[in-house]
Formats: sequence, structure tokens, C-alpha cells
Amino acid sequence: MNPKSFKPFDERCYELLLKIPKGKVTTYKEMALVLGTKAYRAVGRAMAKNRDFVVVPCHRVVCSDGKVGGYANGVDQKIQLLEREGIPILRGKVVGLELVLYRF
DNA sequence: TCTTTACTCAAGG
DNA sequence: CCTTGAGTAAAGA
Repeated sequence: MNPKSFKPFDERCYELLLKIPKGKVTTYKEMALVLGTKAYRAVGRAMAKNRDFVVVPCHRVVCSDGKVGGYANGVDQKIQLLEREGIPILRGKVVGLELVLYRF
């Protein structure tokens, strides 16, 4: 067994996402950091292709700037979901990202 | 191999 | 606000 027998990159993202409690969010950057990579894009890309808008709370992932980023089901939908969980969003950006940012 | 992509950072306009 | 360029990793052609 070699130390490189890691699960698919996508699966890693999902596991992390599932750890995010309600009312909290994470950034693509934090995800990549925890996964031990710097390919912030790979994280977002994994979501885009899977768009687990039911299995995985990918709507709780935003940009490091607090910008909502994107959503396979529609960015507007993502914003509604976040606001519903108690996360205020203004002009497509999370208000007080640090306050709702879940750190692993 | 090349291009595109739900990213990020830095720099210039 | 915008675009470039560089860094990085995965999917598709």
C-alpha cells in the first residue's frame, strides 16, 4: 500500500463539505489547503461536474473573497440557500465571511 | 498535449 | 470595476 493511494480528488471535497455544519461555509482555498494541494480550481471543478445540490452541500462553498462563486443549479439558488441557513449575502458576496467560515 | 474550468494572488488600467 | 499572467490539478477532445 503506497501513500499515494488517495481517493479521487472529488471524493475528498465531498467529505469535507459534509463536515460543514449548518450556518457555516468554507472557501475553495481552505478546501485545497486541507486536501494538501494548491489547485483551488480542481476543488471547484469537482463540484461543477458533480453538482451534488442534494447529496453534498456544495452551496456552502464560496470564494476566499467572500464572493459566492458559482453554482450548477444557478448562483441565485445558491444565495437563497445560504441566506436560508443564516448567512447574509450582499450583492453576490457573503457578509462577514470570517464569522461563518468553518475551519477544519 | 492542449484547452477549459464554480480559484487565488499580484499588478496595471 | 476590468484584464493579464502565473501557479495548480482534473476532465474532455
